[in-house]
Amino acid sequence: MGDRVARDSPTLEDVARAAGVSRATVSRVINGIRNVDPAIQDVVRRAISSTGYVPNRAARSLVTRKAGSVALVVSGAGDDEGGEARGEVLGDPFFGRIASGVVGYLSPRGMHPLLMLADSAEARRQVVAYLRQGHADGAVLVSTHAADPLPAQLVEAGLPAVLFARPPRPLPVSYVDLAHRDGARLAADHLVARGCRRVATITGPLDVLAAADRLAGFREAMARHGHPYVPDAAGDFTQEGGERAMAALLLTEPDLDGLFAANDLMAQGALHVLREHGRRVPDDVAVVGFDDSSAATACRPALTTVRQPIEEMAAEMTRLLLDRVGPQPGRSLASVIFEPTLVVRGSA
Amino acid sequence: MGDRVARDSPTLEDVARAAGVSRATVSRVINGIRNVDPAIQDVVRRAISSTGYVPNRAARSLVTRKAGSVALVVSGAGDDEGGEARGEVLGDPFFGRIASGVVGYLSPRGMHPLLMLADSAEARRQVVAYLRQGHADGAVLVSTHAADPLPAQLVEAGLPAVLFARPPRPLPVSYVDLAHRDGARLAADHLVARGCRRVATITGPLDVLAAADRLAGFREAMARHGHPYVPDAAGDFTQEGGERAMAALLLTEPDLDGLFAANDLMAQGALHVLREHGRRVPDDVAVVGFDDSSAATACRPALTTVRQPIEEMAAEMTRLLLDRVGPQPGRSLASVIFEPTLVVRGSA
DNA sequence: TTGTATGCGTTATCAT
DNA sequence: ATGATAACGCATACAA
Repeated sequence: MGDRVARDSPTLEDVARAAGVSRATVSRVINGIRNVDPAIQDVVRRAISSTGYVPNRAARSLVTRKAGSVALVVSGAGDDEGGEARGEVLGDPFFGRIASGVVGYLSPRGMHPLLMLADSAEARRQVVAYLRQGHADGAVLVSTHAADPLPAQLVEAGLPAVLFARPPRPLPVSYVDLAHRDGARLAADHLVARGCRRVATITGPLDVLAAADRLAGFREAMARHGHPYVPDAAGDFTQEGGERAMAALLLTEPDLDGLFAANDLMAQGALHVLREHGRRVPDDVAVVGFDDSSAATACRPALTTVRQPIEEMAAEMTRLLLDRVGPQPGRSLASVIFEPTLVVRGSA
Repeated sequence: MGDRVARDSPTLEDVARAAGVSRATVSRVINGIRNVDPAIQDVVRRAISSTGYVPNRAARSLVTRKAGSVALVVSGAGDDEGGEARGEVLGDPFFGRIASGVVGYLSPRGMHPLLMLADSAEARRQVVAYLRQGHADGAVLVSTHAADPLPAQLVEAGLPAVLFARPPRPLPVSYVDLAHRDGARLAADHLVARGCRRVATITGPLDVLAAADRLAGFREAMARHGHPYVPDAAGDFTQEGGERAMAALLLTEPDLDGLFAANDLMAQGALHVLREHGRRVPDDVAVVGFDDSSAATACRPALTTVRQPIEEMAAEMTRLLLDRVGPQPGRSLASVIFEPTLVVRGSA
């Protein structure tokens, strides 16, 4: 036993021996438990750095029954497609901002998210199984489509989860969301204040709550401004969808002078079509988008848009999740609604 | 002992009892070890599903000494900045494609990457420590800036890693890369074949190998076509950088009729400036980008560009990594170079 | 082919 | 305040 060969990685035992104390004491120092003699703490700390010790995650979480990490789950489209669609889901500028917010909150706390994509029934099964194996203590979930069964599946499996956006059907989970109606009102107010008289809107897929709320909020605000009728065309939150919708709108409302697109991607598409049709933006038609995504600044003119503070929302999601799975697991649910702001650029 | 209270999660022992066999046998069935009676396999499998058993990751990796997961590390800018810069790193369309490729390879194998951002000296320390704790068996690393110390740090720590792009200084690691010079040649050939006579280029930051190679390759090919002189302006791979470079080029080469931008973002910026200056694309000036990123299709006209198969490259990185850390860990290093292709759209 | 027994590195419960 | 010691759930060497 004495001639122990050099192991790849030092263990608690090694540190204890080097410090001349017991494993238990070293463990206490590492976990910041008080009731430990300051002098001994020092000796232990020195031994730790001299041995180059790092705790073994597996051993630790075997006994604590906690993984000490969380998952970032992106729940994509239906359950039929393959790689192409995946590229689109993660390629969405929206995803980068979510990831950024989550990482931004976790990183200073020495944690890192597990990235999972649930874009098919099979993938969803896998995600649930993976989490149940204890790879992560909970999940931050962002669904890109309505009627995603995953939130309910996670809840049913007893896995702590926090959603981005209120679930279509009530569910005992925490979530963060945006005051979409207020955001749409901001857009309406701005267009009206600018002097627009014939305003139309391009909507998102109306089965998505956010899209429906943005439309409702826009309608409400326009009505208050004395514009009870607001022509609309349905888009699908993509640039191509925005182009199609804009083309349709130009046919039925050739003299429109203001447009509210339910997201920036569609606004960008609309910009292209307007230009092709010889309409100047913002002089002939003022355009307001939604999200303040990277597309907003990539456009010419840059988009005036309703800013959704995605990074902060994602950080808050993470905070809520850690509240549920942390040292003192709270069982409370919470929903936090963020207020949008208007970012004025060149398009309106 | 008989009155064991119902635990939250069934263990191997529970399954063994239900199946009337020993833990070892159940373990064998789960891990697909042969030498197990088919009839018994069946009984065990039934017991597994009836108990709802899922293996405990911590216990398993404690004994196997493998995490069974890998990290996707994005190594961002210097070591000074905070959240803003992080948003930019992960918000880059490039990142989404990398993530997509990694997830695409891992997901069918029941694995999911740990997402880590190393954008400061402190963050890099953390990343290394985290990996050393055994949270992941290795890392797929994409550095966005030259002279990133992380690759060397990982190697030194004995952590298996695969890089995106050849490291500036030789390092015993595997990597995937693109034949940048060939890509630039594709662009040159296309512009010349199109009839361009006065061609300029916007380069990336030349301390980045890829940027230098693209410039060198472009110069070489143009020289072969009888154009020994190619004016250039330095960009920084951002849209704004592209705008500045284009403006500068327009000053010194007002009659240029062809442009090669070292990436799509800069090409997009160039497009805007060209339009502002009344130049029509592609009629007056033909523009070729590089990457085939989402920006390429968002532009009007859409960009003709050199496609970099990022998703496949990322998948290959992951494959190489799994080769090193899998069941039979190979110790071999490898580098795989991908060939770019030209995607012709409206801009040239 | 199957079962028994041991150890992986920690934390936590006891004594002391 | 510190030190023994018992789990935690699994894989595997060895015995049968």
